[in-house]
Amino acid sequence: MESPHSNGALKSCPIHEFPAFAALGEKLTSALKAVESDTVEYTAADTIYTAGVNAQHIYLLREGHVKLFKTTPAGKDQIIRIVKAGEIFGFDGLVDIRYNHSALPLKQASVCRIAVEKLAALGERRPEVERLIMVRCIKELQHADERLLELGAKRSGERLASFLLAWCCDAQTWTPLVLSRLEIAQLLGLTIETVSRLFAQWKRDGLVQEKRQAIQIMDRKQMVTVAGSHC
Amino acid sequence: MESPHSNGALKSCPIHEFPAFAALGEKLTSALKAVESDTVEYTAADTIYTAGVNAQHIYLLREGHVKLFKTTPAGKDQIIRIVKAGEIFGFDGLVDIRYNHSALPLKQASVCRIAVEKLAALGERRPEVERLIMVRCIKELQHADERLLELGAKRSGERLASFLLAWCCDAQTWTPLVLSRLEIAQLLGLTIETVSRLFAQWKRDGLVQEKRQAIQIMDRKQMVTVAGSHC
DNA sequence: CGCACTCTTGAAGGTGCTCAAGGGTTGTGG
DNA sequence: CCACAACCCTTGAGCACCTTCAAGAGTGCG
Repeated sequence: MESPHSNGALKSCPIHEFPAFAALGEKLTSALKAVESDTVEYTAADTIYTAGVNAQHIYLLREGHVKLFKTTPAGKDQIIRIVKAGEIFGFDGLVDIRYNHSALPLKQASVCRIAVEKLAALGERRPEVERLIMVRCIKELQHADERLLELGAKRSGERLASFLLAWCCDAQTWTPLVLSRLEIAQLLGLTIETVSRLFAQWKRDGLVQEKRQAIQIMDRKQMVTVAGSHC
Repeated sequence: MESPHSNGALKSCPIHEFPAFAALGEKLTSALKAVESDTVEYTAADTIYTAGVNAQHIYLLREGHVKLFKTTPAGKDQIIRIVKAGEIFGFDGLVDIRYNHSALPLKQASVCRIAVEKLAALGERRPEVERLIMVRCIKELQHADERLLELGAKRSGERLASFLLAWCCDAQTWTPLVLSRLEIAQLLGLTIETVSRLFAQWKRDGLVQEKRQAIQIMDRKQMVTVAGSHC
C-alpha cells in the first residue's frame, strides 16, 4: 500500500535541475522537462513503499533522508541503505513487478517520483537515461560490497566508527544525527544496547560529543584507527 | 596485476550465444558477433583481477565458478558473491578507473572478456546493451540486499541453511560443492570451525549428506525451517 | 612414505545479546 | 503550568553464541 500523504496537490518536479541528472547535457534537458513527475512530501509516519507491493515509481530524493530495509521472517529489520538528498532509489520497477525492500522516511522526506512506464518510454528515445541509471546502479553495488565487508568481517566498534566517519564528512563540526539508536543498530546489524554502550564509552573517552540530535567527531584520526584504519 | 594464463592463443568468444545476451534479438546479433572478445582459461592458482588495479575488462563467465571478495585492513576476506556460469561480473570499469573488489576462480573458470572501451563503443550504437547491463545490475543489487539481510540479521545456522538451499537447487540430488569450508565461512561471515561444526551436526541429524566434494540436502522441508522459513 | 593441506573436534574465553530496570525528554491534556 | 504518559536512551547482570586456540584425523600429492 502506498500512502502519499502529499501536502495538497502534487507539484510538478524539475528533474533536470538535480545533480543526479545534471550530466545529461543540453539536448536532453527539454526531454526531461517534459517527463511527468510529481513531488510528494512524507513525514515520519508515512510509508513510501513496502516490500512486495507493485513497483510503480522510481524515486529521486529532493530533501531529507529515506531508509531502505528488509525484514526477516522472524520480524527483525535490516536497513539496507540510507538514501541522502539527490540520490535515486526504488529501481526495482525496471526489472521486477514488485519492490524488493521497503522504504520509509527517517524524519521527513521530499521526493520526486516518476512512473516506471514513463521512464521506460523516455529510455527508449533517450538511451542516456538508462546509461545514467546503470552508472548509479553500479555505484550502489560498490557501496553494497563495502557494507557486506562491514557486516561480515568487522566487529561492532569498527562498524559504528566506519558509519560515523561516513556520516560526519567533516570532523570537529556538528552534524545532525537523523538516525535513532535503534536505526543505527538495524543498519549495522547490532542491538540498540551495543550501540548505546559504544557511544557512552566514546563520549567518556572524548572521541565524540553529542547534543540533542547532533553529533561531532572530536578526534578523527583516532576514529579512523577504531574503524580499522579505513575510510 | 592481471595474469591471464590462457591456454595457448586467445580464442574468440561467441557472446551472442550466451543466455545473458540472448534476449537482445536478431538485429543485434551481428553487432555482437563483431565485438572483439577473448576467451581466457583460469585455474585455481590464477588471478582474474585484484581490487585497486585498472579495470580494463568486463567478464562473462562461460564455465566454472568465480568468487568476488574484499579484504579488510586486518587481512580478513569477505566473499561478496559467487559468480555462476552465464553471469556477468566486473562492471566497475564502466564507472571507475579501478576494480572495487578482487576476483578469483574457485576451482577452474573459463571466461569471456571484453575491453571496457569496446563495450562502451558498442553501447553508443546499441543502447540495448547498456539497458541489459542495467537490468543485470539491478538484479545484483537485489541479491546484495538479501545478503545484507543474512549477514546483519541472521544467526550462523540460518545463514548456512539459506546458502545450501540456494546452492542445491534440488534436494535429494548430489550437487558438487565447489567451495571449501574456509570459502563458505568467508561468504557467510563466520569462522571455518563454526561451519564445520554445523555440517557435522546436520550430518548426524540426517539433514544433509556429503561425499567427496558433493553435497545433498536430505530433508528440504526441515532445512527451510532451519533457514528461518525462507527461500 | 612423508609432507602439506583441509577438515574435524575439544576446551576455554570473549564479544555481543537478552532481559530487566531506571532515567531523561517530549508532547499532551487537565 | 504542571502531571503524566509515551518514547527513547542508558546501564547493569547474566548468558549464549560464536570465536579463538590447540591438537589430531583425514586426504591428496610428489
